[in-house]
Amino acid sequence: MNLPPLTQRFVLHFGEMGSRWGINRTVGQIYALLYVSAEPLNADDVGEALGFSRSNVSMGLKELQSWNLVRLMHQPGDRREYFQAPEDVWAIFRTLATERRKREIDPTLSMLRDALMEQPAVTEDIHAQARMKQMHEFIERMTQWLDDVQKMDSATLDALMKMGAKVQKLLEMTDRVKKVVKNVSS
Amino acid sequence: MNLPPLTQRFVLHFGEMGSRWGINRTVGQIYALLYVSAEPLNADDVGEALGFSRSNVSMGLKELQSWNLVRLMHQPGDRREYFQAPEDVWAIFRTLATERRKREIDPTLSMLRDALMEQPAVTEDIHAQARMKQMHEFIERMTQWLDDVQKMDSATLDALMKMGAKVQKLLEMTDRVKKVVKNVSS
DNA sequence: CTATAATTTCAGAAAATACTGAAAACCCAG
DNA sequence: CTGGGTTTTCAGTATTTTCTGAAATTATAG
Repeated sequence: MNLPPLTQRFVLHFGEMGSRWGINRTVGQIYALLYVSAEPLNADDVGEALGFSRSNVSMGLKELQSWNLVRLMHQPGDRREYFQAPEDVWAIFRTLATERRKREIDPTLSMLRDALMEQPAVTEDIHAQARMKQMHEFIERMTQWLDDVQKMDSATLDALMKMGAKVQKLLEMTDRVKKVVKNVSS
Repeated sequence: MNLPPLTQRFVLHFGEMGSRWGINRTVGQIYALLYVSAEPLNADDVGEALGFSRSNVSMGLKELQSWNLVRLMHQPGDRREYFQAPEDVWAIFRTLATERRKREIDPTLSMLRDALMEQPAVTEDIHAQARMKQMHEFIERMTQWLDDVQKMDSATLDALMKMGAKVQKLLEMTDRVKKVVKNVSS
């Protein structure tokens, strides 16, 4: 690996963190490299920059594509495939949220739904099912909210973020507002 | 493993999902079992119920404790340690958010902070640093927001969730509200 | 169609992770 | 203290995951 110092630190860090994020070192490093690169890179570029075998790079890129985290493109007059990571961090976040949900939440939701349809036969299962119901309701609410949020545009989300805790006060205000709004024909 | 049917399904599912969630099968199953159990369980109960060696259970429980996902307690007149999973799903979510952030986000934040203090030496690193800045700002904003949200109580959070997309309309209203509120000495 | 460039697949090697049993350490009642 | 019940540690083994090189497949320029 022969990268400029800042890039190298970033790439190595993503490699290390990969395991905690549920991806492997290779995939983490490849993504990091694409993220900081000014230009799209082809598989050979990546392999050479990171010291991975060509086949390993191929698999890593395939996984990143399955996560929708990289875009595939072509340079005129060059048969090789070039990859780049989208720039907009909000968009990246949305993608991650969508994909992680698909892989880490939805299967559980569906298992819970099934389990809640059953008639528990023994005492332990009655309690277990009640617990599953609590979990199911929580996840449903959470994902429904995420759906709503995903539909907002980046500007609105930015505004929401910036408000942070103030939203609470806004909420407390809501009741008053409703009454008030009536009185001022807007 | 000899568990009632619903419990078993839940436990096996959490075992399978474990790998996607960054924990191993054992830990996933142990947590699932504790989550659905009406009574606290000791390590032998767990090992017998799931068919794991005593030492494996010990390690799994230790990991769950390090995640703050289980509570340790004692039964009067019994020297063994009993474990249970907290019931409140919101509390569980908060714990998960806190711990995952500590492990998956904070190290990255600190690496980015360091990298942003450096003076890039080559062209590639200038661009790389700019990209890191974008990522850093995004994560900072995100975590700051999470901090704010974590401070709210469950009721407020519930309200926020239920509102979902309507928050956007509320935001659009805000400007008008500010003017209005002045006019009605509340 | 052919030749060659580019990518993917896949079997097996290498590395990392999970799991076990045995031994050590810990803890508390007597 | 001491002894037995309980938990933890750890070295070795089993399992899973990652990674590679070679071969197969795919794509395209000529």
